Amino acid sequence: MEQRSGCPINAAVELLGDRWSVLVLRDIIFGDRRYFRGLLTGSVEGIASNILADRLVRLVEAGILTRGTAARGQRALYSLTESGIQTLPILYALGDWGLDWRPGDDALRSRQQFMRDAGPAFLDELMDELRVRHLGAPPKQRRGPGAFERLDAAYAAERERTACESVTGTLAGR
Amino acid sequence: MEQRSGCPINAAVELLGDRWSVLVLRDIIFGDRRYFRGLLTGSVEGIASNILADRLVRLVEAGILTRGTAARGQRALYSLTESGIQTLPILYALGDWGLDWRPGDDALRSRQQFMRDAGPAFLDELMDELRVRHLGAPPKQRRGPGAFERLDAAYAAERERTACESVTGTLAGR
DNA sequence: GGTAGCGATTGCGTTCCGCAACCACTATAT
DNA sequence: ATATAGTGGTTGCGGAACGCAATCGCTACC
Repeated sequence: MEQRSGCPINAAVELLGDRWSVLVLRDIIFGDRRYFRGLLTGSVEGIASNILADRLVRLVEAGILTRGTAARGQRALYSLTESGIQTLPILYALGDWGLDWRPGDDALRSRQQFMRDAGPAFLDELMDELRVRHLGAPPKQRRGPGAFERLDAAYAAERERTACESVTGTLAGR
Repeated sequence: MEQRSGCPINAAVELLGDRWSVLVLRDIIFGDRRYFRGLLTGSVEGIASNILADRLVRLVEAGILTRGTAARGQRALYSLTESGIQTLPILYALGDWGLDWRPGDDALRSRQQFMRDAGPAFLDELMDELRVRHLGAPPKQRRGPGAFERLDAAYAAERERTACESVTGTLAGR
């Protein structure tokens, strides 16, 4: 990749400035999808397989991901590097903006809302857990459920709630 | 623009996920370039005029910018809306990541370094000044130079320093 | 030896990018 | 009046990237 300028913002845009790279990272980080198939079939936006393959190669080349050694026909585990883990604030900033200024699905928005309410320290907590998952760091001692556990619980609860509402709405609409 | 999903991150990516939109915002915000010509000729990365025109239209349509009423042949002033001002944390997050994980020019990196050192409250200060510049908000009373003034001074000082070094380096290299 | 799952790859049409030239208009100077 | 510089774009075109569907070569399982 030829660099267009030495600006740090441009440097990030050159790598992540397309319609899919960030979404792939999102699914790896928040969805814990670490295999090609999971990323492909679990994609809400419906990424094509060649695009996914291309982005994974580029992210590995950029040092954001590592690919577990796997021969053809075997599952290859993708892991975040430290630089990949530190893209989390970028994802957060994008989602935070989208939450305020773009329409969207309530259930999906609840995850972003939960992070916002939890405050900036929560991001560090998430990144610590990613280091455990992806880099084999020793888990930190804590009481209660982990950060991702709480985040997923909030998302599941909201999905439950909206599902109920959709039913009652259907009933009321009769 | 058709929405691929209701995810807030995706919503932001749909608008800003290309190779130029973020850089245009960067030049408007940090470079205070508010006219077509300034954005075109001042672009470090060398944006083409048709791409710039297209991105300005899209950003205006998305409600991130407003275009001052100007007939053909007259200067049209572009202003940030509140939603445009609030993209600043996204730019910051991108630059912060680029500063750590990508090579770059020292002078351009110094601006990002300054913001990082100044802490998160500095971002709010910058956004307040943008509201004065772009939305006509009343300037806040403060002592000393403004946030952008300090930021530009840091950038100028670093450019001066590296220019000196380049001269001494040239002399030493003879 | 058939089936399912794995990570891709190929072909092909569409869209986007990037470059250069050009346009219509205004303002200013001569 | 005419020339010149400056304004925000527009057009044409070749090449690159994107996006979709189908397919591939491989492994594991039974």
